[in-house]
Amino acid sequence: MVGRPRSETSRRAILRAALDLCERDGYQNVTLKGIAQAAGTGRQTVYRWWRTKAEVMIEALTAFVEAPTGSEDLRTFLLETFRLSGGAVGGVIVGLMADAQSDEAFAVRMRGFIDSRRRALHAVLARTLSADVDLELAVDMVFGAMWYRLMNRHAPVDESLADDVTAMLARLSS
Amino acid sequence: MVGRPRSETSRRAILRAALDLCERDGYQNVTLKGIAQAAGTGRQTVYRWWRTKAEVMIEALTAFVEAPTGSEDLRTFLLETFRLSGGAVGGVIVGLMADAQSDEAFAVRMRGFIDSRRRALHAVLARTLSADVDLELAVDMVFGAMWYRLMNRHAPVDESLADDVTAMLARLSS
Amino acid sequence: MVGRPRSETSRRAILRAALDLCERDGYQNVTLKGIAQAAGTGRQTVYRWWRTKAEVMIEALTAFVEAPTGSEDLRTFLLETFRLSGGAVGGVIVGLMADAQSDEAFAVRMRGFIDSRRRALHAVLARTLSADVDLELAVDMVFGAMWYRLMNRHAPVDESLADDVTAMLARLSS
Amino acid sequence: MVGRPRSETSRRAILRAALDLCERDGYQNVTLKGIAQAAGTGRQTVYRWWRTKAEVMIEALTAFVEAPTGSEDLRTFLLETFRLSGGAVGGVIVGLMADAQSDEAFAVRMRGFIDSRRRALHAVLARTLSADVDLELAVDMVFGAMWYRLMNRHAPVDESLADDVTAMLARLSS
DNA sequence: CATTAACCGAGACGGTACGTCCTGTCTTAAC
DNA sequence: GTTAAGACAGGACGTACCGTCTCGGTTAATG
Repeated sequence: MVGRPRSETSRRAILRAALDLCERDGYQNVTLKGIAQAAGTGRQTVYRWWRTKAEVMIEALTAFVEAPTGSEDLRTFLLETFRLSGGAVGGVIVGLMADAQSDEAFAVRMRGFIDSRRRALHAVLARTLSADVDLELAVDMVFGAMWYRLMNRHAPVDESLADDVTAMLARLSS
Repeated sequence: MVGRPRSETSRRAILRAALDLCERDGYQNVTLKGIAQAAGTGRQTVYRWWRTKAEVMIEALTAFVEAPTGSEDLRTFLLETFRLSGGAVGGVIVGLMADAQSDEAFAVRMRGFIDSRRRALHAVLARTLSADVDLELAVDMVFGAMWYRLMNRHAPVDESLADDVTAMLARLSS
Repeated sequence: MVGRPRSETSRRAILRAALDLCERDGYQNVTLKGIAQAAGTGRQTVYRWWRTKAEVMIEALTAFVEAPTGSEDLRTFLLETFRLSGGAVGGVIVGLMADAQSDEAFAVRMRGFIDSRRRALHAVLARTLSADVDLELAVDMVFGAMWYRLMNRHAPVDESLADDVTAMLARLSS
Repeated sequence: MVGRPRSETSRRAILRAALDLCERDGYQNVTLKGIAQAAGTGRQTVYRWWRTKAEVMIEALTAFVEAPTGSEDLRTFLLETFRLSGGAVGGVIVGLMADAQSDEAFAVRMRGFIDSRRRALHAVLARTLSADVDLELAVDMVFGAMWYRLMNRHAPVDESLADDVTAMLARLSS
């Protein structure tokens, strides 16, 4: 038999509440209880479909945030990427990373999320850099710089970073 | 009057227990209660000297981990740095970063910790790269790559990363 | 149109499961969810026909347990009654009584159940005791002794109780 | 070492709240959560000292309700006993009995509580009835009648019951 | 060398989130 | 229109940790 179908309304309310609370209180201070409450849903409804706060958040990110595809030129790609990672998203993904440290099952899931972004940047760099550059490392350094600034906040992740990184990479192919 | 002096034994037992538990259970799963218990100390003794788990951890890191000074050549510096950040320390600093996201007071403290490492790398790169390279961005990209791998673990932070980064930077000055 | 008729199979399965679970886990630990599951029936099917666990139980009792009629002599009546009230039934009716304490609607229903037994004993005692004995009180004391032992279990509800009560009542008419 | 001593204030507030809520909502509808809340105490403080709602209630009864001693004459003893068992106490002890059905450990504890009352009545009856009456059974029938009425509420537990029981017992010794 | 004040361990305090279970209702497709 | 299935909002369960507090007991510099 079939049973009552899953409520799409509740699902979206939960994902939306997750991001909203994250923006308001910071990832660490968001609780599943709080998400359920804010979404006007029962706590069990959250637990039925997600195991942890991190699972909710990662689905919320994929649901509400569309990533660059890798078909743009380098500077455009970086601009788009950096714009997205500012705001709430940056805080969320840093928190997710922290949770992934102590939950290997989730770390794998997280890696999948990250890899799709890596592949996109990889595609862009493959078209941009000369053939003898270590593309994997280049990806690590570009995204690394972004993450590093997102976390430590010693400098902004903005247009000028996109320019500077583009310029730096240009030197590699000269 | 002066009263009983602080017990150095307890202090060291707490810092030691903090790192040990972190290695065993992961930063997220360590509790102040657990640290006090493992250190054979009262809970209040921890709270008397530190405000949060993060404060304990960051002091534990500075107490037990001596960092490269920046007087070495680039490859040696990176080797030493990457060796340190592997093992337990990597997990700890990622956890600390996560906590810093939602505690600005602690974020400032954390930034101080990070900046000392940045200055050291900056000094090394200043001696290594040609004068027209954006050193700050270079620091971001090198440490960024390290952090990015520490968090996402799609690739190790090891000797070969040190080699590859050294080679990549060499291209910038050619 | 009339639609699908009520499933007698489900009804009996539910009542049977109710008593079985009661015997296995004790009245307090039985849940409507558990009953439905054990009966292989949907949960709504239970709620459609009964309001509460107590309603199910009381119907299960009346469906599967046939009581003495009051046409026997005193000792036989007591023997039969006490035999019935041992086993699972005792536990069930004590649980029902407890539920009745906080649900007056159900308490009324329960009283009807109890009263039928009271009338039967009353009939027997009317034939047995001399005319000037307070029969209502006598019923209270006889059934009371039984209930008291069922609940507190300081002594069994068995043949020797039937004998002793019979003897005690005999003294009242001497 | 010693640690902070138990708070007598909290203990009394919890026991008091337990009885009050019982009187207001009925034993079945009282929750440990509700007791803690009403007592202005943390939930863990209840769990620290009692395993279940039943344990709290039975201690509340012994703390706030002083029982007849058995030194009175029969009618006085019964009056006192029945007066006590009216009101909230009756509902409480019926609920306790129900819980005891599915928790043997607690049933033992409950039996101890009941036995002290039985011994008192036994002492009274020993002075009142002629020597050849089965005292244990007499206790069962007297307390049984009381319990039976408390639970089923087909008749009150009051002064007239005390009179009637006294009269009934008098016939046994004639 | 006694006083004394800050330290220490232990552990209870009021709170809050956890993850689980059950309640009573609702919504499907199947019969 | 009843059925089995199962999701829904809600709320209590018992546990764990938080950060605070209150104990008795322990140091060492001060007076």
